[in-house]
Amino acid sequence: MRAGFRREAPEDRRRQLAEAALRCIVRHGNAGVSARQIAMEAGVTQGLITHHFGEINELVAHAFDMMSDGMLDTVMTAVDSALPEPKARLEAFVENSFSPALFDRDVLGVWVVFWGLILHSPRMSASQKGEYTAYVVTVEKLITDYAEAEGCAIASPRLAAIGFTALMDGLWLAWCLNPEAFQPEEGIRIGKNWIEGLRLGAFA
Amino acid sequence: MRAGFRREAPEDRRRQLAEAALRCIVRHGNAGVSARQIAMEAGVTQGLITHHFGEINELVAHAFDMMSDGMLDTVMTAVDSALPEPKARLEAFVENSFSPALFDRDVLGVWVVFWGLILHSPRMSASQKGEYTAYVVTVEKLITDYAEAEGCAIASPRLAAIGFTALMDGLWLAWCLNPEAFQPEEGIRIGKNWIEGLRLGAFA
DNA sequence: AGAGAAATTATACGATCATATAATTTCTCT
DNA sequence: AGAGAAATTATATGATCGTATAATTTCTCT
Repeated sequence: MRAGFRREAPEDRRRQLAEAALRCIVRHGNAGVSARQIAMEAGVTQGLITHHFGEINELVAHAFDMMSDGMLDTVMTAVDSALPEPKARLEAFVENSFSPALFDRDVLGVWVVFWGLILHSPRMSASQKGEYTAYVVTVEKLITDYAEAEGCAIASPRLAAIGFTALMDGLWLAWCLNPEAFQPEEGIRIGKNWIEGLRLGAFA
Repeated sequence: MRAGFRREAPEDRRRQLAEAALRCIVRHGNAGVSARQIAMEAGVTQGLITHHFGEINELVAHAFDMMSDGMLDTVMTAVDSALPEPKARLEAFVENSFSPALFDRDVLGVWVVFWGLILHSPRMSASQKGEYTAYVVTVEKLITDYAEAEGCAIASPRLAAIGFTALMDGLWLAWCLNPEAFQPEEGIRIGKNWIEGLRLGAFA
């Protein structure tokens, strides 16, 4: 006897499959990017991936977009619930970037897989360009608001935002690869020191 | 008729295989980590990998150690051929980190594969800990020399070195993933702005 | 109720994977 | 020169890979 199955709306199924893919990637890294494994994790058969995504790379790209949007939302929701002063918002950004929800080896593990794909897949690269731009623009706004409130000059807010983003990503990477390297609180301290450099005019 | 083969010293063969592995990883990313592909690239048969390394992960770890040492050597050789003043040395470090030899998509592609393995393999993680520590210690020396020469206070040279390293790695990552994001010269500018923040007392 | 569309399963195919084992070749040493 | 050790090849095995195709089930709509 054949087992029955539930029929679901395409958007729901696509989300379920993407979430299953993320769990597989967390568990096995690059080796987790496998149509068979993902389908089993989602409790469906492999054919469903072909049906909804065509090729598996499209499924992974969808998971990337979902996760990318989710992470920026998470940190910005926290920023928006902080005090409205620009300094408080910028510091909330730092503190939340180092919160356990994001400063997490499993999360980085997923991103490392994405990075590898971005370098070799035009489809993934296209997604990344959009996500990165959105991220930097958001950071730039936080920085210019802060600079205006503190009355400090910034020659290129864009470069400051790129640098600050790079610092946060680099700390995330370094800590996840080797959590013994420094404490999360030390990461927050480094981020705030960077802000202090900005205030002192390092980017003027 | 069987093709003849040359017999080589184990160290030579191990190096050849590691170099072939790096070329395969550059070409195909994670998919390049394959005993068959690497053996073919090196012009030998797969059995040789088993013979010299046992399992393929050990070969990749060997390639990681080789490349890691080589990159630090490359940049420090350039630093040592700069003017002896601490400021010139630190700036030479920045400028050389953004030179085409290191600021390169192919190079990052190899590292992304390594990062993925570090997160899932104790063997690779052990190598990474050592390489990272060596890197940060080197950077810390450059920074403390600079701080002494400029007469600026640094509360924790270790944290400053971790932050500076993270900034450079983050810029490397961001640019390689999306070379349109900023120009290499802009990366140098960001690095030097960080140094200026240090001088102004952001880390005091 | 029942027909048609779409979601889902079932199955098959050829390629590639890592690794083990045994046969063979090369080189060194005496 | 020739024997032995080690490097290397040759070959086999079973697992997993992505994807295509056809059969089947579910659900909606009239």
